[in-house]
Amino acid sequence: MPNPRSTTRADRSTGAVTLQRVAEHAGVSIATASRVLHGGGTRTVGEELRRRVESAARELGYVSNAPAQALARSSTSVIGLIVHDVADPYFAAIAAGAMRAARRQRLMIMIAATFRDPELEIEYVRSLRAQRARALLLAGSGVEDEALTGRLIAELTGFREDGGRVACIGERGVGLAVPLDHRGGAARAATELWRLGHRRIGVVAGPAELVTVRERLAGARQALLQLGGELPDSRVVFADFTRAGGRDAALELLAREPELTAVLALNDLMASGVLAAVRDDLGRAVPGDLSVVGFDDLPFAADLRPALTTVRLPLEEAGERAVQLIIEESPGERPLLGVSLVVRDSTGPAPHG
Amino acid sequence: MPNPRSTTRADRSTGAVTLQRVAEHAGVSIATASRVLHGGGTRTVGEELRRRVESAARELGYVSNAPAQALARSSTSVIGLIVHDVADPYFAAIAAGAMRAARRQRLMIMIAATFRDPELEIEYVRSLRAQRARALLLAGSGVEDEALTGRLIAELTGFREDGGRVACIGERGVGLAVPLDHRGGAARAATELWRLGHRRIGVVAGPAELVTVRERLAGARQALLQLGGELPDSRVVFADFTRAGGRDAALELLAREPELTAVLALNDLMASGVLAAVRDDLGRAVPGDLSVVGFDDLPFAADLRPALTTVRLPLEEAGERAVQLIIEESPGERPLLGVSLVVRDSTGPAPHG
DNA sequence: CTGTTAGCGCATTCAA
DNA sequence: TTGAATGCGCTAACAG
Repeated sequence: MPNPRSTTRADRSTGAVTLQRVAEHAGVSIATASRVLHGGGTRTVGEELRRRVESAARELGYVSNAPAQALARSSTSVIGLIVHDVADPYFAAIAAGAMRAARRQRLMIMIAATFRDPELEIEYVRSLRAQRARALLLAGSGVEDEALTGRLIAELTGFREDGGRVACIGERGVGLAVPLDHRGGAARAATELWRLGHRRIGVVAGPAELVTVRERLAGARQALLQLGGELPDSRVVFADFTRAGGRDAALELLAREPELTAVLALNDLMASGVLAAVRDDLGRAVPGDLSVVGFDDLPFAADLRPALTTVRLPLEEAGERAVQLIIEESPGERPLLGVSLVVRDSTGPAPHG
Repeated sequence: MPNPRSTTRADRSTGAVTLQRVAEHAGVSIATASRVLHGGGTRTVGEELRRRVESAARELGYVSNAPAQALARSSTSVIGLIVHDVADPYFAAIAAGAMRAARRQRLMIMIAATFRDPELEIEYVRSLRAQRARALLLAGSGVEDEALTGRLIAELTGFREDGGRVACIGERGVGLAVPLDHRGGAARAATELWRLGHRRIGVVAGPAELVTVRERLAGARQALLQLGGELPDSRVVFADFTRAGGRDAALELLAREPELTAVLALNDLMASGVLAAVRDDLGRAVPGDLSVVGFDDLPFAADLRPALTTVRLPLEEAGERAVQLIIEESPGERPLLGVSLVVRDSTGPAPHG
């Protein structure tokens, strides 16, 4: 016997509750049972039989078998979501938006966390392909590495050729994109600082290989250049996209360029580290001595002291938008999600001198 | 023809790449192909054939079909994780721990967010049963509602009878439990306040129906009683487990009992709201006029001003522990995960008066 | 409106 | 070691 479950007919009474058993119990064919239990809206089954099937299912405690359905229909109702780290509020926000939208479509979300390892990302795309996910959502930024990116794209392309859909938060050169205006946001931040009189501005940046970091940096630099200022490499320090990274980077930056009057941190996590470094390690006042701007507008930004001025990114919306894109027949128009600058208390006029 | 994919034999060259096709390409039987591609460690296939199958798979770009495997083996490699809200750092931490552990076992995690709706929670347990998840992890607190809890337990029991495993963060009366010492933590917090001289202590609590809230409240009350103090109902205000909830509750509590010298918030989110209310709305100093203690020790707690004194809960560890429990053959010993009080700047001696 | 039936892709038993 | 054959639970023609 291939399967211990199906030894004799008598044995079946103990086995799992299948559609087959429900059908028998209701005295109908398995096709009819399938139609009432799984058939989409089109109710093509008589009232009487429908009732019988439904109560049989209830009595037996029938639970449908998604893998079997997937095999038969060759399509599932799961969406794969790949993030760097669920504990990072940035990704948590995207995930929350995605799950909200998924629920409306009765889709389930399978999350994979790469912990920032591009190899793992590729591996997960493969797993999700194996799961026959209906679509894949890449939430994180890509890296600037041809080989890695190439392998990822190949995997993604294979997935699409098999009928899967792909959406990315930010541009990744494959699938539908939910663009986030990193450049514009950084430009806004830099411009605001300039407007406040700051002329010597530094940047605390995340990992240099992340496309997101490059974009934000480019946006800030370009804005400053246009305004007649500058952003030399000496005023940029790269570190981890974390609180500790921000703290270390701020210390290094300010040691190297003590005359800076403002610092733009490329995400809020780093900004909180910058604030801590300036206040606790350097004993300088924000925004009195130094203005600080963050990026993302994560929930805790308003609770920092001073409350953080930061670039707001519509992360939840992006997550929702991504799954909408994925399930839509025709993607249609998809306006750029707007970024905005949220001015709070960590920025002020440049000190004269 | 039942399926458009399998019209003629010639047509198959266009169809999906299946094990069958890999086998043909390699000139072996499908059984052999299965053994080399999916067979666990036990390599019972000759070197030559193994090599042929592997290269055939690579050339054809074979990706295994998890639903088909699931059907054939009647077992999957997915774990369902049910949380209230992924964007809540409390759950994000648990999820991160769970994903870390899952990765070690090459298991995938399917996350469902209930948005605090018990009905939805039941619905998701059912979906995850349908997915034939190998195990279920309930991360959130249960509610004190017999009917709802009964239905949930019934669903969970059915799952277990079908061979699924269940683990809960906190006690929920079913499956393996990863106990979190809410009572002990609250007692620690209350005791510390008492030690600092506080005698009139209030509590800003989350939703009264949550078991977690009841436990924490009970722990605080019991500790105070033992110390010779008290915690009358008039000094407890219930609200949402959010920043806004904390703010509103603090305002109400302090209006009602103006002579309080300390407030225990039952989670950090609420504590941040309390801090904001006391500082911005009431213009009182923390900890000068009023001490504030939080609960959970979420990442942002140290960045609040004043830095929040709070009860640390090992959330990531709990998430890891839960999936370990689930995959282990024999659960073995599982020591209570320790809670501790992290004393920072939001607590100080009670003002005399 | 209902039943019959042929697969979906794979694991596994049994024989060879 | 290897292959042939069977069934996992369900869907979707197709026939009636």
